[in-house]
Amino acid sequence: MSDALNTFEASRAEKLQRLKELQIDPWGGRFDDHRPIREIRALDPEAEPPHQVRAAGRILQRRVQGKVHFVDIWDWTGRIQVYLGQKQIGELGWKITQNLDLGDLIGVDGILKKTRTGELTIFADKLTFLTKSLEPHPDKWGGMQDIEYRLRHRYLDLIYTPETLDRALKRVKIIRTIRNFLDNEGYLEVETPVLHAIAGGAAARPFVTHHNALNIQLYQRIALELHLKRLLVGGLEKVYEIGRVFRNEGISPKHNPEFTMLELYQAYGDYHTMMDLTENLIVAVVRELLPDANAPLKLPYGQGEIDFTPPWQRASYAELFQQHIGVAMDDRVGVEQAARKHGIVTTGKDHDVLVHELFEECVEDKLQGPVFVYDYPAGLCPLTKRKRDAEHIAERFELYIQGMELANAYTELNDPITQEQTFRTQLAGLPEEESMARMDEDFVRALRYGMPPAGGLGIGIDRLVMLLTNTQTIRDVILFPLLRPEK
RNA sequence: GGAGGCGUAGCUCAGUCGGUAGAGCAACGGACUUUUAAUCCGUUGGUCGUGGGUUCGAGUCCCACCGCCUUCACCA
Repeated sequence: MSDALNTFEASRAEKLQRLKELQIDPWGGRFDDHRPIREIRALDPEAEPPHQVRAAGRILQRRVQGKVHFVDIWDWTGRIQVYLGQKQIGELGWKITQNLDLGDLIGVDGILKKTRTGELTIFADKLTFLTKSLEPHPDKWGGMQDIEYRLRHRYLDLIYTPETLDRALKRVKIIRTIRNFLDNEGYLEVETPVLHAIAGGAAARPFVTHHNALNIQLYQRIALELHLKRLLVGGLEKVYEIGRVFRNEGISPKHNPEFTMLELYQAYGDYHTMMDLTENLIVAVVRELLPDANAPLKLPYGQGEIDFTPPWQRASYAELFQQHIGVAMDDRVGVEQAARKHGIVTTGKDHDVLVHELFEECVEDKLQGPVFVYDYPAGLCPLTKRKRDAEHIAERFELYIQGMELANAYTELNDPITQEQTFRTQLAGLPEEESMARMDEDFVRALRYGMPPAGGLGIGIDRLVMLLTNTQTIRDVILFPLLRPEK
């Protein structure tokens, strides 16, 4: 602790003590019937008699003018000026006023009028102290600039960086819209386990944990897929879950170790069903974020904007491959040559692995979208049904927007015999932890009882929120992203 | 993991060629009953990320480490 901090703390602690001496509880208590500041701001300041209002909020600014203090208080709906005059506020109120600091929480009762400079103001006749802030708050003008400081003090970031609160509120709105949409479509929201004995449904390294009483190793889920499909077997024809998944991998502007996935499954559908659904779902969400129903379906992103006007482009994996790489994806010799040209190590790698490495290298960034890329090399898709007339192609699509994979969908593989084989097939060129060749016998057994043919869809909610709120880093759409602990 | 950048007061930031550590806001004292980043007068506040090294002298140069950011790798 530096001396400076001690000075700040001492000053605030001293005021805390003075409040106690005034018989004021510096930690406040119940304060009923205060109105959101946004509502108060909507009232008519010219009304006769003036509106009597009660507000509660945090002091963000103060202008002291002798026997009058002007303080700006803030709540999560807005900010308003409060006039605290020595005569108007009463003897005790004036003593409290002497001991206010920036960052304290107060409640005020008073009338709503404009000052002579036209500022909407609560002229307080009663001041209720609600909570002391013992720490100094960020600069009232400079705000918070240091990224690490913002992340480690997200509670302050919500107060002092308006965009942070705005994104948090939009995220809630986006997820609520998704739920409303799916509920209206007849989907059932379910909850499946987070702790898995086998971390299946995706290719990712899991977090490992341990259950003491059973003395077994458990994994935190890396996907929702396999349990939701078990529910299809159980006759729940349309199910979804919005849940947290955990992947023990790198952190980047597009990756957080825990993130939120939407997965949904529809019996008797296929990947084309899912394409239509995805488009309708996201368009519904975009509409909720637009100012009015007639606004064009466009949202700003980075330097440009994203046009969500349907119908979205639909392009096959093979045609994009041909277009951007210049060879057919089933041309084994051509693919190998192209891979080497791009510096990709080819020895010992499966053809489908090479194809996809090339695709990621040369095509993904260019997919500004929204564009549905469909019909993937089957080797990469062990949970996907193969095309009836082309065994090497899987009925899968991914939705790309701004070069980001946003959604991933299949016609689900419901053939237990093929499923068992693909679980056992270790693709050459993929390290074990990246492989989906993890046998889940219980899941295969479920398929053996008969899973209806189905379409399934996964959407990365965090990335969707990024795209819809013009946010460049996943850490700003997650309130508390993972940080290295302070020592 | 590789490469590059950054780390100075509570917050936001300067700090030139290596020569006594700076500003605004905040805080403290004073004036002020309609201010708007209020103003005015005065004051306090520093392990310059940490540890070494070079030097008469290091915030500044060198090395190592820590943290953050960017980028690459990784993330089917």
